Amino acid sequence: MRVLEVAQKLGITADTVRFYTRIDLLQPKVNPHNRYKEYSQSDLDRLKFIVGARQLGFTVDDIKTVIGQAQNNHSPCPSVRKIIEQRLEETERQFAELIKTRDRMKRAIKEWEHMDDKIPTGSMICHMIENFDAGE
Amino acid sequence: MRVLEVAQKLGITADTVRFYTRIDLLQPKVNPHNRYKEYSQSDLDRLKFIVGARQLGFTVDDIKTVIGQAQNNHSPCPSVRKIIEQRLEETERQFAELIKTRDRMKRAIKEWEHMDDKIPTGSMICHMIENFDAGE
DNA sequence: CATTGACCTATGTGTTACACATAGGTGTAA
DNA sequence: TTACACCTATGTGTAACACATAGGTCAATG
Repeated sequence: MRVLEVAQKLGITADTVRFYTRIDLLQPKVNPHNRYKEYSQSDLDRLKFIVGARQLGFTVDDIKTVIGQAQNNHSPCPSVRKIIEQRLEETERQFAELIKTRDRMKRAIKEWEHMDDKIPTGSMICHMIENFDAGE
Repeated sequence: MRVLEVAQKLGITADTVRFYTRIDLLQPKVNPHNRYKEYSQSDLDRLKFIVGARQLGFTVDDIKTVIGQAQNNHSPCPSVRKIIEQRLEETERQFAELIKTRDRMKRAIKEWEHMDDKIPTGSMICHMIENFDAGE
């Protein structure tokens, strides 16, 4: 299979597959005639694993680590459990930050409904932003 | 004021201030003796605006646009209203994605509690990930 | 006055996970 | 065989900073 075919089978872009190939997460054979990559079933299996891990919040580096352990015949499961706990904590932090930003945005939009536009004066750029109280 | 001082006044890092300076959002005077940047009060005012806009989800490019309008004596307020609406939509999308990922992660952790670690076999890397159903 | 040492600075490079641009290859139909 | 739509590999761009490094500052020593 060529790059587009495997990409479409997993619902990702060809560029993403090329990226994983470039960083050696995938090692397809290369057709010496035209340098096109040829992906096998086991490449596809590995790609499925990569996509699954990404959907669980694993970074590409995490995935490299896990695959490395598997290749040395060590069970990657303990690492997998640790990693997902860490990534979940980070996700919770991002989540809290995102809520804060979202609420600030909504509040700004509401408050600005009752405000007029103004021409900049001196070092004032936009009074709506400059007078907004972000809180904390 | 030097870079660290203005950074601390606004609760951001010196590197962040240097970054804004490098992309010309700030234009402090340069001491010709040692090339150190010297930030004035109006640089500080502008930096306050930048930080406020970032907290409202504006990108650095958005901020460049807005400042450009203000410098041409146009009211940036109409753009500001449009931009924040767009950024809010994007934030809502990120938010939905983040919740999906977080819930997948939590579900995986729960399901994996009852599963044993395994040694990789064939093209199987980690059965916990490979057998997890991400949904959709 | 010279020196030490803690701390600060500017500049160059690294980060993450891809997306985009471009030059060239493929393959089917006319 | 020539079009022509579509595909490929490779190089570069993206966002918003953080980090590494070589060198400058400055107050306290000797």
